[in-house]
Amino acid sequence: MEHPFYVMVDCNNFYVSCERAFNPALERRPVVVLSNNDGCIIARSEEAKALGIGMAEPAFKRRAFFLSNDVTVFSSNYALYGDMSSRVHGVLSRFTPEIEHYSIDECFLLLHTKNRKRLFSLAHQIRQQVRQWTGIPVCVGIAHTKTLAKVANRLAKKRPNSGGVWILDDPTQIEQELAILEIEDVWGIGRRNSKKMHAMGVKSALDLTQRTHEWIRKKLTVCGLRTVMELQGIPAIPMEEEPPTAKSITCSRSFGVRITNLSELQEALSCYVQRATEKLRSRKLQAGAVQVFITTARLSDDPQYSNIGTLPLQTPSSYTPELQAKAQTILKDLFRSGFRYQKVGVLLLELVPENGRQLTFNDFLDDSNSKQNKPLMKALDAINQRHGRGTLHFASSGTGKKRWHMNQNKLSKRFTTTWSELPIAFAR
DNA sequence: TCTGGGGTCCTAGGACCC
DNA sequence: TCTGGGGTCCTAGGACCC
Repeated sequence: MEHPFYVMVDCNNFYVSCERAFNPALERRPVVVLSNNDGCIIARSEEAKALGIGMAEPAFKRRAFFLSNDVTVFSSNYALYGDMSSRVHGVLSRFTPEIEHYSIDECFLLLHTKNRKRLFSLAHQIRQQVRQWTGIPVCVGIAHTKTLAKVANRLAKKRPNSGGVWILDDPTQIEQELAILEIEDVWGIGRRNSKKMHAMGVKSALDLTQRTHEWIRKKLTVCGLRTVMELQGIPAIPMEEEPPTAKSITCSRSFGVRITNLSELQEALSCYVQRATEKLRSRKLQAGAVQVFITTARLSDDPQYSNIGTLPLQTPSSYTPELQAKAQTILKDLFRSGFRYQKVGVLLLELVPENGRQLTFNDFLDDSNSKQNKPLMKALDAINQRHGRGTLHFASSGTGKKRWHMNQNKLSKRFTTTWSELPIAFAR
């Protein structure tokens, strides 16, 4: 029986392409997008790459370079990128119902055609339609496993003669390509394991496939074994069409400046708990436990301290004040004076669906889940959704100037998610 | 001065029980 | 006082991804 084809569709320089879609003057010019807090470089146009700007470089080291080379710089605008991502997904869904929204800029599709010519033509249609309907350029890589499809996508991007599409299904060609693929460029083999492999003489993807499964299993665990099987053409990583329900929700930010006093940490944490609980409710979930962490700046010469604490809830809840109280209790316990803190964060754990959860005896003792909390949170979320995040917030997140607030000095407009700014061409 | 944020999964080791 | 092995559950830490 024929194996189906895994099709990896990857948006080119996605964040840069999103910015360009609404500002065509940026075409053919060096453009970069910075991480949250304007910390480091996380997306580069081809022109920026050609100037030698590296991935994940700290932005501050390049400030002068940006100016002298006329590089356009953006703070990351996730409201825009997230919305563009779902538009791309929408276009791709028209080609097959078997689609996995793998990451903000990548989708896997499963196609069952055996006709190679037809496959090629479909791949080109995909590119053309996504470009035309969203403004985003993509490359398409096709193979019999997800991991090989990622390799194929890489070739579609790198080989000048690819036309943005690469099918990697011929065993001889697969072997040739794996022989020149550095092990650190294999999907699933990260920095640490690459180093480990190099030390043991495994340098290329092909080297890896020539070790026994037992050896791989022992050195790289079952995850590494799945990767190796996939490189050998045996599907081991299935499609996930339904996004699995979240197991945790995090909100954390690095501060704009270092923070030393508890009260400002409390404000920041309060803000993050509000965001995290909003996310929780929007996904119709409740949390069974709250975790808080704080940390000083890892890369500075300051005295270092970081710590983490967890508190369970009596019964799962999505009621902000209740989770807030737990989080603040943990923070007070973790806080030590005399340190310059860089970051605080909250994790909501043990998530369960808000409906369909078995009621327990505790539910009848616990008034935080009582009927009047739900409408309150619902009203809060509705107002913030309609009038913008943070319109209504808790006093505990502070009313004065927020020194801890992250830097975002180069933010573009939220073109697609603020109705007044929605360009006609993209209205549906 | 300034180096992201949000996720998932696996494993080893300790606690505990029988 | 001496003495065993196996199972489960939990957690911290490490690895990966984009």
